[in-house]
Amino acid sequence: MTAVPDPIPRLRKALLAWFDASGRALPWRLGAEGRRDPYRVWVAEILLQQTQVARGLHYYDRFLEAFPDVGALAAASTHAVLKAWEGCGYYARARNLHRAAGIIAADGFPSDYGGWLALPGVGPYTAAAVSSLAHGEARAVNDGNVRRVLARLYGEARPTDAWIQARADALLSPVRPGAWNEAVMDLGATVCTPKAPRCAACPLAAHCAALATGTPTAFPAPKVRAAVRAVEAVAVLIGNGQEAVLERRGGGLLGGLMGLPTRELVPQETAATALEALCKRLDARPGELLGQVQHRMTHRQITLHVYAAASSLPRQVVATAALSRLDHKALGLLRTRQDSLFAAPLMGRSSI
DNA sequence: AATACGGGGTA
DNA sequence: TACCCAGTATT
Repeated sequence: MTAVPDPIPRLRKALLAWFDASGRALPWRLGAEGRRDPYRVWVAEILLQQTQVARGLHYYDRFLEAFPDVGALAAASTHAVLKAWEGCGYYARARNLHRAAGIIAADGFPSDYGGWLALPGVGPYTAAAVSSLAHGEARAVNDGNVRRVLARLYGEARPTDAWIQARADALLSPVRPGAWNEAVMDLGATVCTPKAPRCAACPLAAHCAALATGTPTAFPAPKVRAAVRAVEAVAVLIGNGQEAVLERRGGGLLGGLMGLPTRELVPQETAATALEALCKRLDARPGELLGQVQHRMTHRQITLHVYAAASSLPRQVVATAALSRLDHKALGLLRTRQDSLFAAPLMGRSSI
């Protein structure tokens, strides 16, 4: 009886060789393999949740400059952390990061998977990533890249989370767990991409069941997503583009950020009625309609009617507030109007 | 097991 | 437009 050779060691060797030659140089990959700086890795992993690396890079350096170590992060205000996170989305990440920094500043960094998992904002993926990259622990990550790479490798169109985790655990290099995790994610991000995979350049092509079917992009099947909900709201701009009345948003949506006082229209309600109710709450006097802004989020399409208003409420400096893209658009509405007022004489002068 | 939670990139 | 991104917390 000749045993069929176990393909896993060959597969590991092929991907790790590819990673050593073609892996990405990223700023959170400083230091020895398996002994990365836990602070740098942790911040990066939170920042990269549901965020593409190219985008995360834009925030990472600025964030580490503002908060060079966990002590600096713990000592900062939540609003300062949100300001550094401004525009990046999923702001609960920033709030949880700041909360966890307080815990770490008091208790020290966790030293293993379970310790990381106990921190706010750290789930199975992040705990596996940090414990493998910073502590050399043998924990297999399961993210969007891993899901796609393994679904294709094994030709599984509808992998469950448990199915992915089981395969990831079995494949994980016990010798270089951190490098293995980085390697699978790099492969998924640069070669085994969702729409146009570069199978000719893939070190796992010879092992890939999805490639053998001829339609690798059919794996995994698209996830069903919640429908986009249309939402209508009114906001008031009391002040100008530089200083305005701002409120801290509570609740889940954009929670913790500042923004123009806003009120969502209840069903059947008109913008005028909502404006009246909003101004009554603020003890403000409603003014003219400045315009509407459309803002698309993953799960909703917001139409915001922006009105001028007057009140004696204290104004805040817009530039130092942490604002969502939606509020920047609303403030931009006023800027555009001012620009057009200035633009007329300018156009008369410049006769190119 | 579903849903909420941002904003932007890619084909 | 459709689908996705180094997911987590809550319900």
